[in-house]
Amino acid sequence: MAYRRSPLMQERLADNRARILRAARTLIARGGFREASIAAVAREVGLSIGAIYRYFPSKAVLFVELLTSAVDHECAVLQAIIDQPGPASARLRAAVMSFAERALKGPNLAYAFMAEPTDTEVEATRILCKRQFGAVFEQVLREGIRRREFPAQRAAVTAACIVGAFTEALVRPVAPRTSSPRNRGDARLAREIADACLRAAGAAAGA
Amino acid sequence: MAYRRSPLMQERLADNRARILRAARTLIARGGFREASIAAVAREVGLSIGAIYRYFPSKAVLFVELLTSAVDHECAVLQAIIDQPGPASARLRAAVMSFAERALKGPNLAYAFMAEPTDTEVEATRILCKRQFGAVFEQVLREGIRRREFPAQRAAVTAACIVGAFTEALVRPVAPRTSSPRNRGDARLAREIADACLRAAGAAAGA
Amino acid sequence: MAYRRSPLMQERLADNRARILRAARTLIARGGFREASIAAVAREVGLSIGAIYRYFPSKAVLFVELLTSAVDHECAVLQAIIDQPGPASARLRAAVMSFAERALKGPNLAYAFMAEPTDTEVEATRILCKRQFGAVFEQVLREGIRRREFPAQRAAVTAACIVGAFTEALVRPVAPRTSSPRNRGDARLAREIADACLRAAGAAAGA
Amino acid sequence: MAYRRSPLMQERLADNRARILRAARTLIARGGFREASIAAVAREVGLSIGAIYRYFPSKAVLFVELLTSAVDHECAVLQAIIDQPGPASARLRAAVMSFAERALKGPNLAYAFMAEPTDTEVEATRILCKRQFGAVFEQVLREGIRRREFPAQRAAVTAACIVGAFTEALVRPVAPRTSSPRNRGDARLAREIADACLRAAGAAAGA
DNA sequence: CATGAATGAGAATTCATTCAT
DNA sequence: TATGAATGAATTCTCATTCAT
Repeated sequence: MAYRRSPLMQERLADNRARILRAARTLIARGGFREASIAAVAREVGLSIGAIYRYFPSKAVLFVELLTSAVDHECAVLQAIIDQPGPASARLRAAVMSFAERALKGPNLAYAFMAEPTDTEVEATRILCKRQFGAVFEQVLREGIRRREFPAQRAAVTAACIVGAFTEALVRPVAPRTSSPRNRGDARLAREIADACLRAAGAAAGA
Repeated sequence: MAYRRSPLMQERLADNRARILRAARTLIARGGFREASIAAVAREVGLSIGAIYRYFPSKAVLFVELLTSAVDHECAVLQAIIDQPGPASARLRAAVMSFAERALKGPNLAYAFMAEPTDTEVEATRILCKRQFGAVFEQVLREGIRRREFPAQRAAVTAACIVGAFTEALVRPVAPRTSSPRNRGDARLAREIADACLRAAGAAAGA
Repeated sequence: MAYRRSPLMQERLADNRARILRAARTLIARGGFREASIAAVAREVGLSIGAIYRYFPSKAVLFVELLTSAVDHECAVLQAIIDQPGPASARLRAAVMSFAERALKGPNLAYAFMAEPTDTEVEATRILCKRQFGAVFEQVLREGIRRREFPAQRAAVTAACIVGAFTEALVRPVAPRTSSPRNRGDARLAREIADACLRAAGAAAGA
Repeated sequence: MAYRRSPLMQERLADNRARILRAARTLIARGGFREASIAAVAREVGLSIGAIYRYFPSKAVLFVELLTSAVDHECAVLQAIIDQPGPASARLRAAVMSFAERALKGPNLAYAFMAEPTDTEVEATRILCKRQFGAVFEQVLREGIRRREFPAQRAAVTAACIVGAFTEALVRPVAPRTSSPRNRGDARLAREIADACLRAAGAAAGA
C-alpha cells in the first residue's frame, strides 16, 4: 500500500548529498568559501536552493560536514600509512608524500585549510580539523623520538610545523584559478616537500 | 581656482590615512576580516564613512594597502636580520624567532595571512605577499646552500615550508578573540619553532 | 569644519522614525502583522528596505517599539483619567469610553492586541502590554472595592475581563478592511461598552 | 473503469480526515499557528505531505475547517446548556463556566481565537466564528432581558463583551507553551470569570 | 493511490558605495 | 570639504504546493 522508495530513487538521494558536497568542494577550490554561496552550490548541482536544505539544515552544517569528512578521510589514509612497520622516518615521508600527491591532483582541503570561512561555527571546525590532522603526525614523531631516530623535541610543535609546511608549500600550486595541467613536476615537488619535513623532524640525512 | 593644500593640511591627510590603516588592522586583529566593515573602521578612527572614501577608493584597495604595508614592514625587518654577517643558520634562526616573537605579542598579521579575505582583489594580494615573504627566506637559504651550511635543495620549496611551518605553529595561539595574556611559554615556543625550521633547512644539529 | 546636521535634516530623521512607525501601524491595521513585512513598510514610507534598518535594528524591535509606545501612550491617558477625583465608577466609565472612542477613530492597537505576531519576542511584549494595560484598570477597581462602590472580587480577574470585553467588542468594527466611515453609532457603542464594563465591576445600576 | 470506494476504504478516509484535523489542533495548541506547517501536521499524523493534500485542497481550507468544526462543537455544547429550563442568569453562568473549565483543561481554542492566522481566508473564518460564538450568548441575554432578569441593553454588545472577557481572562493561563499542570486554582478562576460576566449582563447580585 | 523530493516565491538582514546637504 | 542617510543587490533560510515515480 505504501510505496517503497525505488532503489533508483535511493541512489539519487544518496547521490544528491554527495553531489552537493562535491559541488561545494569544487566551488571552494575554484574561488574560496566566498564563492560557495548556497545559490551557487545549488546552481552547480542543478538543484533548487530549497533542495539543498533538504539535505543540510544550514550552510554552516554543510561546510562543517565538508571539512570534517574530507579530514576524516585524509586522516584515515595517513593513519594507515603511519601504522605500518618500519622506521618512523620512512613512514613520515610516505605520509607526507601521499598527502601531497593527492593534494596536487585535485580540489582538496589544502586550500580550505587556509580559508577563513564567514561562519564562526565552520571556523571552529577548521581549527579542530587541523588539530586532528596534526595529531596523526604527532604519533609518528613521538615514536621516532622514542627510538632515537629523531632528536628530542616537542612533537606537537613539530607536527604543527610539518602540517603548515606542506599545506603552505602546496597552496600555491593548488590555489584557486591555477587550473594548469598537473605534470611530472608534481612528483618532484612532493618529494622535496617530504625532504623538508623529514629534515624538520630531524631525521638523519638521506632517510 | 584650485585650492593649494597647505603643508599642515597635507600632514592631517597623511595622518588620517595612517589612522585608517591602523584602525582596520586593529579591527582585523580583534575579530577577523568579518568585523572590519567600512562602518566599523570609520567608527574606530572617529571619521565618517564618506571620509574613508576620500582616502581609499574602495574597501578592497584599503585592505590591499593594509596587507602590503604590513608585509613590507615585516619583510624589511626580516631582511635587515638576514643582511647581517655570520652563518646562514644563525640568521635564519634569528629571522624566524623575530617574526614569531612579534606575532605572539599582539594583533598582527599571522592570522591575516591565513585568512581568506572577502574580496578577490585582496586575495591576489595575499598570494603576492606570501611570495614576497618567502623570497626573504629564500635568500638566506640560498646563501646557506652555497656555503654548504645547508644541503642541496630547492630553496623556494623549503622557504614555503618554513613560512608555512611557523605560520601554522603560530596560528592557534594567535587566532582572533584569543586575547589571553601572553606568557613566558611564548619564548620557548618561538625557540622550538625556530629549531624545527632550522632542521627543515638541514642545518647541522645544534646550529 | 565638521558639518552640523541642519535642523531640516534632523527633522527629517526624527520624522522618518515616526513615519516608519506610523506606516507599520497603518499596515497592521489594514491587514494584520502578516501584511507588515519590512518591504511593505519600506514601500509605504517611501524608503528603501535598508533604510528601515538604520532606524530599527530588526523587525522585532520595530514592532516591539510600536506596541510599547502605543500602549504607553494609551496607559498614560487612562491613568490621567483614573487619577481624577470622584467615584471609581465614574472614572472607570470615563476610562473605558475614552479608550473606545479613540479605538473607533482609527487604526489602533485594539487589533494588534488580538494579533499573533510571527515573532516570539513581539509576542512576549504583547503579553506584557496587556498586563500593563490591565494594571491601570486594576487600580480603579481596587479603589472602588475599598470604598464599597464595587462588591468584593479579585480585581486582576475583573480587570482582564474588562480589557477583554472592550477589546473584543471593538475589534469587529475596528477589524482590518472594514474601513467603513465612522458615524454617530460610535458614540452609542462606546457608551454601551462602558455600561457593560461598569456592570462587570458590579457598579450600582445607573452609575 | 472508475473504482468504487469500498465501505472500509471510506471509513479509512473519513478517519484520516479526522486524524489530520486532530493533529493540526494538537500542534496549534502546542506552539501556535506558527508550528503547524503542513510538514509538521503530516509528521504528526504519520502521513505523507502529499496525503494531506488528498484530504484538504490547501492549508487555508484545512485550518478553516479546523476552526469551524471546533467552534461548531463548542457552540453545540453551549447551546445545549442554554436550552435548559431555568433562569437566564443560571444558564449564562453555566455556559461561561463550562467553556472556561474546558479551556483551562487542555489544548483548546481559546488561544486560536486570539491568534492571527497566516492566511486571509482563515482570518475571515475566525471573525465569523466569533460572531457565531457571540450569537449563542446573545440568545440567553435576550431572553434574560425579556424576562427582566437583566436590564435593557443591546444584547449583541454585551455578548461580545462577555466573549471578550472570558477569552481574555483565559488567555494568559492558556497561552501556548504554558503546559504547566492545571491546578485547583482553575475552578476558582472559572467561577470568578463567570461572576464578572454575570455582572456584565446585569444579573442581580448573588445570581 | 501514496509518497516525499523538488520547486520557487518570498522573508529578514547586511553592507559597500553614492550623493544631497 | 565632510557627513552619514539612503540605496539596492546579495545572502541565508522557510514553506506551501506540485508531480514523477
